[in-house]
Amino acid sequence: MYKASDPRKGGRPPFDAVLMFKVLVLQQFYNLSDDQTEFQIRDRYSFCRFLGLSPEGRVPDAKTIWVFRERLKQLALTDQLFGQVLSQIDAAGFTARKGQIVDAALVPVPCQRNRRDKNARIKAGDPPQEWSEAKRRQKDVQARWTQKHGQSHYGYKNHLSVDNQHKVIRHYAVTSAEVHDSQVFERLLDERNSSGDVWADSAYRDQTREQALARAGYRSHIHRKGSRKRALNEREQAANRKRSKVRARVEHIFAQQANRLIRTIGIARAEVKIGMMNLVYNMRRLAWLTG
DNA sequence: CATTAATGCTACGAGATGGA
DNA sequence: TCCATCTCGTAGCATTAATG
Repeated sequence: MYKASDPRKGGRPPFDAVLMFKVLVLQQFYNLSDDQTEFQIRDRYSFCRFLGLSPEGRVPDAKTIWVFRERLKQLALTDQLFGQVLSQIDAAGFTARKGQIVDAALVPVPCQRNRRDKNARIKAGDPPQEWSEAKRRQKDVQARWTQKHGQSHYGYKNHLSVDNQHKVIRHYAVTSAEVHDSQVFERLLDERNSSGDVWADSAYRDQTREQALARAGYRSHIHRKGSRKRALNEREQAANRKRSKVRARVEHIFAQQANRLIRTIGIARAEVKIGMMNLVYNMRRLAWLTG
């Protein structure tokens, strides 16, 4: 799937694609910048051994890593890589079971320091033309602010579904942070789960969705929300507490990897980074499951 | 020599730091 | 508190290296 050129024509041979993929895995695992990754590969024996390189030999340059990630973006290969890991997890016997949990994690990026008028124009989809080309490519015009629990967050959102048995990420979707969780719910549903149970917090609650889920054979455990007109009664509250118990067991797993700042600029690159984040999470999960 | 990818160079943004 | 300056990081073009 990753083959750019015709080897008969000659040209400088690239680093092995599998090697480069492993570099990205290391980078994500230890949360390193491109330059740090290059440095640490040279510096750490364990990295070299994992990659099958010798520290005296040639090691991919920071830019080579960047260019490789850029290639993944252009060819839209992140999803395929994620899928490959997923099918290996399935093959190891950890197929999706006992229902699924849908949730979203915020992925912060460095806050923009724009003036108010510029921000208004960016939000309207009209980024300032007076910025020089060099400046424009350093400005993220796709990240957005959002509120959660009374706090402001800036960046993107990693929407995902996890199976309840193994806590493996089965589907994910990346949007800017302002997109409401509820808007991508259907894309995340995993129809291959052996159980039709679905848990989610009250942000996803919606009358037509409940009906659609039931028609499709799912059993919804989405939290009920109270309204100003009518608070939840005793029985509904008890049901919500029961649902929370299932969701609480994934929250702390996300906590360890969520809220990790990424520094890429634009949503396309954020997608690659977040895809790798989810992929590496699944790899760790598989390692934990196999002991 | 043509071709391809690795790497060098440079511009730039954001956050940290430290002095006035 | 303000702001100059330093550090770290990304982006993209220019240049160089390695192949048939």
